[in-house]
Amino acid sequence: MRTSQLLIPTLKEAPADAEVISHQLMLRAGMIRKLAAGIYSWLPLGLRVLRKVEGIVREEMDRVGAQEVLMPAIQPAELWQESGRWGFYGSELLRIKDRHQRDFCFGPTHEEVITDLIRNEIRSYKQLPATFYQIQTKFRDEPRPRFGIMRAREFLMKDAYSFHLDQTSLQETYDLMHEAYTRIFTRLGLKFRTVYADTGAIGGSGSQEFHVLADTGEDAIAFSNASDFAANVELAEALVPSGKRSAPQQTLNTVDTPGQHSIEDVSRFLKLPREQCVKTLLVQGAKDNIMALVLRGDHELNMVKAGKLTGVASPVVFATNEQVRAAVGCEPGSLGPIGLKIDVIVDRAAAHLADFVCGANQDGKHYSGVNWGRDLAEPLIADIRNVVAGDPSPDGKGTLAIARGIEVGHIFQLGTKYSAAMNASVLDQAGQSVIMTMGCYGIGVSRIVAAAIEQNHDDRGIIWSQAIAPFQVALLPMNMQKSQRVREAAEKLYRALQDAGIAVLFDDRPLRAGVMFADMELIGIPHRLVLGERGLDANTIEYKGRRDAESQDLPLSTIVEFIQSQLADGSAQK
RNA sequence: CGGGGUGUAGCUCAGCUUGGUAGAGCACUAGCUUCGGGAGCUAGGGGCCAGAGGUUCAAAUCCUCUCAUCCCGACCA
Repeated sequence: MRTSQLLIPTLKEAPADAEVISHQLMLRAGMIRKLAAGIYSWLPLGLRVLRKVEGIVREEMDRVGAQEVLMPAIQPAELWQESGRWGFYGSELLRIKDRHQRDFCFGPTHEEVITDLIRNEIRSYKQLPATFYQIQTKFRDEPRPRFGIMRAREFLMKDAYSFHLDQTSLQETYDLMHEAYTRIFTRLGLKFRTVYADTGAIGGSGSQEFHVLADTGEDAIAFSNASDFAANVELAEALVPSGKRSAPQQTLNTVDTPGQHSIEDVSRFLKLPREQCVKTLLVQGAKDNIMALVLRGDHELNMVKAGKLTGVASPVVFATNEQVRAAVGCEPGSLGPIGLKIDVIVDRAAAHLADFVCGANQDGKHYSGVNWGRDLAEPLIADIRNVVAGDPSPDGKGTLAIARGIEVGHIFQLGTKYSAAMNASVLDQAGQSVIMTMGCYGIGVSRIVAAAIEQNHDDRGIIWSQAIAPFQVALLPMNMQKSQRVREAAEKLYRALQDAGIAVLFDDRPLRAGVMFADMELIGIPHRLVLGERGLDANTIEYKGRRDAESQDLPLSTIVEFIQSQLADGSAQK
């Protein structure tokens, strides 16, 4: 491809509303343009990358025997009412009406459609297991689209659905998909981790997420330094502290803490470490009541864990200041578990404390030297906090570290959630009707493009891995407009590279060298060839890999072979 | 949804406090010079100052409302 025939509207400066590096670089490299919040056009260069990602995903899906289909983006409300999600999914579901005022939605996911399709087409256990996938545009009316393509409302997703007679069969396909996903992200040249995850709105039982590791990731992942264990922080279990709780040493005291509200304030005021304080959070109970959750001062409430407790409203909703005053009689900054008339649930770590500090349920007062079982009853204990770095790994091996990740894939064992609601069944060997068991498997295809950039860039621009680069080689002729020799040599080399099947971008624009260099580095082409008078005199050409510090002069006669060997090298990051 | 910010040329931004002919750099067009790291000079083109009301002789500027958009929190590929 010639740059003169390709729209590459590069920018020197990033638009002010682009915050993260991948968003900035995709705009600057001329890959995408925004149409509305969370809705983007893909320009030629961006689309080439997107298609590369798609291609790898498609190959690996086909390889594990999944069959490609394409389902409608627009779906009738009836299916969603049947599954129960028309009401449940909320405003993230973009609802539309047709000319007859019938309700439709723009599909955010396709469990309903595929289940409807399969219940009509598959009748016998002999046709199972079967897996179907599509690569298709989804729309989720995100409460807060951000970071460009990373969290868009309209985005490209690969979604696959598998159907089984029983759980054993589902597990086999699930494992196969796990392997396929691992191959996909490996081939894409990404550093990633598989983590255990919450199932969220999709529902079902087991589920794992695939995260690309990047500091700008929106998710926190906990993983062991001594085993394969990795889990979303939402889900990672905080173990019961080892050893016995210390015996009380201090007596219960009331201390004046005027104006000290946060744990930060109180620990500084009393010159005590934060982990010697507890914080008490009031939340809505399951039935129109208020409950208290107690955590160690240095720990954070895990909303997912708390929401799963019986008695606590799900999702977790904090009590308002008015409700706190009504229930306890003081401001939220002075709450404590002693003497509360409401149900109290205490985190494992907080329950392990002795001689701790807590609010006295009076403004400006705290208790010190507090001990469970002496100053107040032994508590009801649960795991309700986020794990932190240094916690023991839940699998008993090593300690946890926390990293940030971008979720690019998610696999679920759905069980019969949709098939039962929509009565999708087959006849088994005995002629009995059996509800099919299902799995579903998603990959954020467009998000991968952004994630790859987050993980691979420098101050000059994007650094594509060979697997998804829009072009493998950039061919830059120096001063071609003036030099007949350079022009002829460049045209000849361009043809030779093309004949060798190499995706080459020939910069034939009448531009100064600096502009070409800057553009090609910005758009991240892995290999660069510079052809000039100087080199022609010596029969050499300059080569530089995108990550190389220095360029090298190579014999012109063998350059095609050299590039081929670089591409075959497999170290995709060259 | 709650909280905060921003809307002026394709992009980055000045101008607004103190109303009085709409600006700069980059990008774009033409010419000359330059030509291996985002060139220089000259001459151009391009704006309903987000929109709608108001105040005023006069509004980008002051007031009100609306819309868009971004950031921080509860959700997700």
